[in-house]
This record gives sequence, structure tokens and C-alpha cells, in this order.
Amino acid sequence: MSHNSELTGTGGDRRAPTTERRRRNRRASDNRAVTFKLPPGSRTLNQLKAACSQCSLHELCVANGLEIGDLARLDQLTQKRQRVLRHQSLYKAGMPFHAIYAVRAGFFKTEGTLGDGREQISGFQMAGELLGLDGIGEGRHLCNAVALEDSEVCVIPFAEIEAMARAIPALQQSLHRLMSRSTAHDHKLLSLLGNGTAEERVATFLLDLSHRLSQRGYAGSEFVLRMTREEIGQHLGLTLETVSRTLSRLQRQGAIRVQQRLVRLVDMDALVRTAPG
Amino acid sequence: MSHNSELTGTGGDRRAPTTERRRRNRRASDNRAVTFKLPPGSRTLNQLKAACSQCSLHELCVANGLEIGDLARLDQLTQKRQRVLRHQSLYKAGMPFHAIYAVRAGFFKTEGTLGDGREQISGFQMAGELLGLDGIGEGRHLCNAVALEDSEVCVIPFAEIEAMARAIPALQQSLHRLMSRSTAHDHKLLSLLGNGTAEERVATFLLDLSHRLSQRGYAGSEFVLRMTREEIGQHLGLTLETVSRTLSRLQRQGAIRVQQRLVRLVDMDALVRTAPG
DNA sequence: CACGACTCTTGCGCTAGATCAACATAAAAC
DNA sequence: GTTTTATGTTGATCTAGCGCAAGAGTCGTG
Repeated sequence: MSHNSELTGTGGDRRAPTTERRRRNRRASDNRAVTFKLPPGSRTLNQLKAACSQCSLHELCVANGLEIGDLARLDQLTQKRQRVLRHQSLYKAGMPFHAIYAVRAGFFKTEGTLGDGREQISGFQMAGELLGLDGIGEGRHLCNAVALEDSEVCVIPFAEIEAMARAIPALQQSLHRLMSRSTAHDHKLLSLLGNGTAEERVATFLLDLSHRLSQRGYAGSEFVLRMTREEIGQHLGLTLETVSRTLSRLQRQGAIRVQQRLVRLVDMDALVRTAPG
Repeated sequence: MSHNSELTGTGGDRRAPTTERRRRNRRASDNRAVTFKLPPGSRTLNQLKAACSQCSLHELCVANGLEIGDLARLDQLTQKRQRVLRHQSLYKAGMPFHAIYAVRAGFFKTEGTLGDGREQISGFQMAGELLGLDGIGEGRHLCNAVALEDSEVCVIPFAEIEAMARAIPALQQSLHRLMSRSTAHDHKLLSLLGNGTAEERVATFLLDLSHRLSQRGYAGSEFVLRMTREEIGQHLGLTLETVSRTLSRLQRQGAIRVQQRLVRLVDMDALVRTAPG
């Protein structure tokens, strides 16, 4: 079993991408994701019905802690799914905010642009994590959410989940907990960028990924990075060269084993000792 | 009129601190803030009654956008005030989370400690801003909130404001907006720490302070820093020496005028040009 | 299979900021 | 007032990480 979250076995819709599709992926413009319209009775539609109550992620998701009856109500909200192909944007900075998104499968990055070329990746989101919370405040998205691999999200219209949260205290609390945790995570990252050496940043990053993968039932000690060295750098405030050098150094020290995107955490304790906090 | 938010003229409770009190301020332990018990009918008690509906900050606070009737209900929640003297903690990392706090007067920093000596200041909070949101997720506070000057907060029991948010959609939305904005602010800071030079960081910091002070009706072009160079450094991921040098450099460039804690933004445009984004 | 486009690694010199240190200033304590 | 302690400035040196460049994999594509 692999940690791979590729959307295999999700039904007849899956097929080798056409040449034309691939080309569109490549282009920076015209990469807005499309909501799939599905014929009733199709195999995929049936899958859509596998909503929160059936979702294997629901312990990690907004649905966390809800009772059966409430789950059923939430299901009605989260029927809508959206596929986002690799390198496509789920949303972009400036677009009006209507919904938040729960990653069902795949992997995203959320990147903010800094006017000039420089970009900061505020985070990577994997299955069970929320996207789009930063759009609530201004009513429009403030960053781009880009899929790092073919992915699928639940579309959760924000006004509606707010309404439901008013009726279901457990949902309200779950929502607040998720928002707060995301803040806490940001603060840890802030601390890392403010104080940490390259080695500490990379070690912490690997441990964080490992931890989140474990929570989701994947191997925490061996996984494939879904992002490039450059993206890791944009996240950690380092250049891609420094990321590469640091990974090599950690390998030389015997803490990890790297081979391109594949990472094995050999000496977890050494990593933990390297990471601050 | 000065930007100074010192609690002058807030009633009979105000007096020169005794020697003993000062000593207690100094000690790192035993600096937990105390809720003042006030005799009924006292001048200060009357002031307590000036809740959200009367508060000059209510446009900036959780009360933002509420109708008269709802404001009255919110008032009942926010009766409780808490004084926090300079260098005291409103809460500390690890303490159980029960309430969020709205700064009524004064100035706070929220600092996370990194095990070893290193500390990161995730933000500075001024009147009208919220404190404690990061505690929701785990049910305990994750950082220390320390007053940089004698301050006062509204204590807002979180369970109760959640309950009220369920009844009052406008309050719910206001709360969500505030949480989201705080996330957005964190992401901007992240980007700054990840990509910015010392000059960009300091310039952005000054502009941010200026902007927030203006919103509150204070002069945005001349103000007194409530924090030390070291604290600015801990916030921006710089050493205190670099902060000092950078301020001097910005002064030499004619962008600002610094004299200890007093800062005047002379050439706003130059500052904006210096700041990224 | 071979081509081209990414992606990653590694070496080398450079620079922004850290570190160390000395001193200045200001406010608090006595 | 004087002393003490906290805070801020500036200089001199050092270094972690940056920027540039060259080369090696790796993968998608025809």
C-alpha cells in the first residue's frame, strides 16, 4: 500500500489525459478548474453520494464529532465535488469567495504572490484539510490554491455552512477548531521562519508532513514529496539550492534517505533533535 | 491629542504603583493577571457598564455590524473587564482556554517560546483587536499574551459568544471575518519573513502599525513604539541590532525620523516603495 | 528510442545579516 | 541627587545561506 493519493479507481471518468488537456495544464492562464457536470445515474454520481457520513476522512474534516443525524444534514451540503487537475488552480487571488473546500484526495499548495516575482507558499494541504479560509475576511480569495497532483475537493458553500453551524453546535465548534488550528500552525511556521536555521526548517517540515500522513493512515516514515525543491523553499523561506543541500546534509548525517522525491525518515529521533521546539 | 493609550482618567483605581507591585511586575513567575473585583456603585463599575454599544471601538471589534438589539445582548457578555499591568501576562501558554479577549486599551504582544531561549512574537495587538483565538483548537492557550503597557481587555467567554453567534448571524459573520483576517495577516507576515530583506520587513512593520493606528483615529504618521527593538526583532525575525541599524538607515534615507521610541513617517511614499507587495 | 523540458545536485564566491563588543542614553531605584 | 538597570546605537568581524553556473538525472512526448 502506498501513500499515493492519486485518484485511481474513482470510476469511469478516469482516463488518460488527451494531448489537448495536457497542453492546457501547462499554460499559466486558462487553468481555472471546472466543476464536472455529471449525468444522473452514472457511476460517478453514485460516488458523489458518498458524502461526509461515508467519507473515510470525516474524523479529520469539518464533520469531526458530529452525530449521525447532523452528519446527514451536512451531507446535503457537501454533495458537490470538484476535480482539479495537476497544476490547475482551485481558486486564485482576487476571485470572489463563496465556498471553502475540503480536500478529498490529492495535494494542494496555497501561494501568495508578492508583486514582484517572489512567491510565498503559506501551506500545503492534503486530504481532510480545508482550503479557502483566508477568503472569508474580505469576501475574495487572497491566494492561489493550486493542485500539485490530480485532486478532488468537496465544495462547501460558506454561507450555507455558516447557517448550518448556527443550527448544529458541534459543527460550529468543529469549524472554529479547524480555523484556530490553522492559525496555530501558521504561528509555528512563523516561529520557524523567524528563528530557525535551514536544517531546522527542513527537519520540521519533514516531521510535519510525516505526522499528517500518519494521521491519515499512510506511512509516516517513507513518502513521496508532492512538491518540488523550489516549492519547499518558497514555503520555508529558503532557495531551492539550500533545500537540496540541506536534504543532502541530513542524509549524510544519517537522519533521512532521499532519492529525488522519495524520502525515508531513517532516524526520527535525530530529526526531532534537529527540529526546534 | 496623542496616540497614547495609557489608561489615564479611568477612575479612582488609578494610582502610583507601590514598590511591592513594581517588584512583582519584574518577576517572570507570579505575573498572572488578576481580575479586579469592584465594589458596586464605584466609579469604575459604572464604566464597566459602558459595554460594546457605547465602546468607541465597536466598529473595529466583534461588535462590528450588529444592530441595536443585538448589541444589547452582546453587552451582557462583555461586562467583564480585566486590567493587565505592564509586563504582566493576560494568559500563558498551556493555560486552559475559556475566553477570547478584546483589547479595550493598551498594547499586547503574543509570544511563543521555542523550547530553547528563542522566542517568536506572532503579533502585537492594539485596542479593538482580539487575543486568544489560537487557544480554541486545543482548548488551551499556545502562547503568552503580555501587556506592553498598562492595559484593559474585555473578557469574552468563548462558549457564550459561540452560543450567541448561533442566534445572531451578524455576530457569527463578524467573528468569522475577524478570524479570517487574522489568518490573512499571518500569511502576509509569513511572506515577509520568507522573502523580505531587513529593510522591507521594518518598512512593512511601520506601515502596518501606522495603518492600524490611523484606523483607530490616531496619527498614522507619528507614533511611539510600544515595544523594544528586541521585540520588533523577535517579531520580524531579525536581531535587535539589525532593527536598530535598519531604522537608522531608513532615517538616513529620509523615509522616517526616529528618536528612541518616537517614530515619524516623513516620506510615506518612500516607505511604501521600500515595502514589498 | 531520442529529444527537450524540468528538476535536482554540487561547487564557488559573495553578501546580508548575525555575532561580539564597546559605548551612549534614558529611565527607574534608592 | 547618584547609582543601577534597561535599552538603543554603532563598529568590526564572521558565517549561513544566496546567487550563479555547470552538470546530472528524470520524465513526458513524439
